[in-house]
Amino acid sequence: MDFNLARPIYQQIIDDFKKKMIRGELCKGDRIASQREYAEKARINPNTVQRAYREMESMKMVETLRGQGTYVNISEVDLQMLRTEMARGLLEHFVLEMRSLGFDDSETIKMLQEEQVREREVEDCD
Amino acid sequence: MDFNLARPIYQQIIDDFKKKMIRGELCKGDRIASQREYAEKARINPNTVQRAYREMESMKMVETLRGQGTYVNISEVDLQMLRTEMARGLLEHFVLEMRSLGFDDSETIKMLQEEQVREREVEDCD
Amino acid sequence: MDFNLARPIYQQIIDDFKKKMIRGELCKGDRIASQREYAEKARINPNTVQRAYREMESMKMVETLRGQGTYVNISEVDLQMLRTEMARGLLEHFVLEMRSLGFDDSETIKMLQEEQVREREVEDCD
Amino acid sequence: MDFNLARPIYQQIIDDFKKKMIRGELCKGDRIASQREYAEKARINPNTVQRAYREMESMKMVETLRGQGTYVNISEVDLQMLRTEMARGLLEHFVLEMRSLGFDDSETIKMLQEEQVREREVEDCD
DNA sequence: GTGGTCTAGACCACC
DNA sequence: GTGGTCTAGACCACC
Repeated sequence: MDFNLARPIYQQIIDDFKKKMIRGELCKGDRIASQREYAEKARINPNTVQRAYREMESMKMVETLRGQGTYVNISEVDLQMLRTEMARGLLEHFVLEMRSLGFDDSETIKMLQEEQVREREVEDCD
Repeated sequence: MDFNLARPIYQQIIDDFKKKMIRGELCKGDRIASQREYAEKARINPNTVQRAYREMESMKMVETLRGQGTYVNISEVDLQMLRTEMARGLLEHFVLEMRSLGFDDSETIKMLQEEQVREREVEDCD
Repeated sequence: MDFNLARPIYQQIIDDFKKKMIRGELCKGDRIASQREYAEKARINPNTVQRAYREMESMKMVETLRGQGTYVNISEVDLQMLRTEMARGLLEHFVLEMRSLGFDDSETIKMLQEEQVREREVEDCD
Repeated sequence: MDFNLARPIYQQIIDDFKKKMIRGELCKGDRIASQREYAEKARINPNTVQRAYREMESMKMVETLRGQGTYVNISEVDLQMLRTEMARGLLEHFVLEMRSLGFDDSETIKMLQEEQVREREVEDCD
């Protein structure tokens, strides 16, 4: 993983886990890396990882069992909320960026439809 | 400016100028910051800035006059190409991310339309 | 190789490769020296070699495969353009130098013909 | 002046004076820079300049008057010989380079004639 | 002041 | 091993 300097690293760690949960790469009950493992792999300070894990715990995304490890523990409802929240972020960013390039909203819609077709064709080739 | 660790800094500098040119914040003939000025402001090494400026020169985005400075020098045609190219990047990223969150293409279109309305209301408030 | 102080070293490196390609000493697909090898042999800084290689990449003279090396990758058309461009440089330099020595153009032609004969005889001796 | 690393600097100094004499930029009786002046301007070791001047003296290109300076002192005959010698160098280099680019001698002649015409047109524009 | 070249050396990613 | 990025700093040429 690479970290963006613009946002606190612990938040980026949380985002990373959110994405993995939403995509189904991490499911309820899965054990995630220990704080020490994560810190070593990502070459960041263990304290930073600890803060991320603690916040995820308080957000009910994970559950930490003393001496055993940290496990995904998110409810189906919260997962759906996460998904919606991340989509909103994407949508907002996309709308504002396209406008700042000078495309009006209906143009953007049309271009999006074309892109979706294009990406489907790319997939079909694989 | 903050720089993302995931992409080379010199490319992020170039992207920054591309955006400013597309948005009309920088026009043909405008003088941009000297390499040293930019480097000091952004707290990066002058060599990194120079690499960005040099690549922009070879892309015909700017013209560099030794001992004088660096000036925006992009043709209207190239500006349009830049705009299209940046839009394609945004579109592709957006389509793939929404799919990875599990939204199908028609859902995405609908959500986009709703977001555009929402963003318009935000604007109206300002 | 020895480098001339009058021209940047990285340009002289590029010129050297241009000549080798035109003369057929380097063909499409050939691997050229790694940046470190070249730098050690020529006793120059690897960064200087890299700049030359990078520019050759952007001129489509070579293709660079990260972790593998750099390979000649020039089209037949571009090779012909290179050849013409280098010939023009030689011709221009030669014409201007002869004039600055006070030879008029027809004298120069006559002397050239004589020189060609002389060089042919030298060759025949070898 | 810039010096080429491939040849001894003192020889390059001599070549420089030869050219200036042939072109008439330096005439019999003209005073040339003192050794110290030359060394400072060119940022080279005074000993190197001294060697060049000594050799020019022995070639009868200049005359040194103790306590007064060094003066051009070349005979008309020697000037002509110099001129011929430099032309031969140019011719040889040109013939060999064009051949190494794969042009045969008659092609070279034709291209030279075209270049002479082109350079005349450039001159006329000025 | 401006940009241009080069070195030395660190650290990274890919193979 | 390969190439890629970045810093620090020297020195140059042009204005």
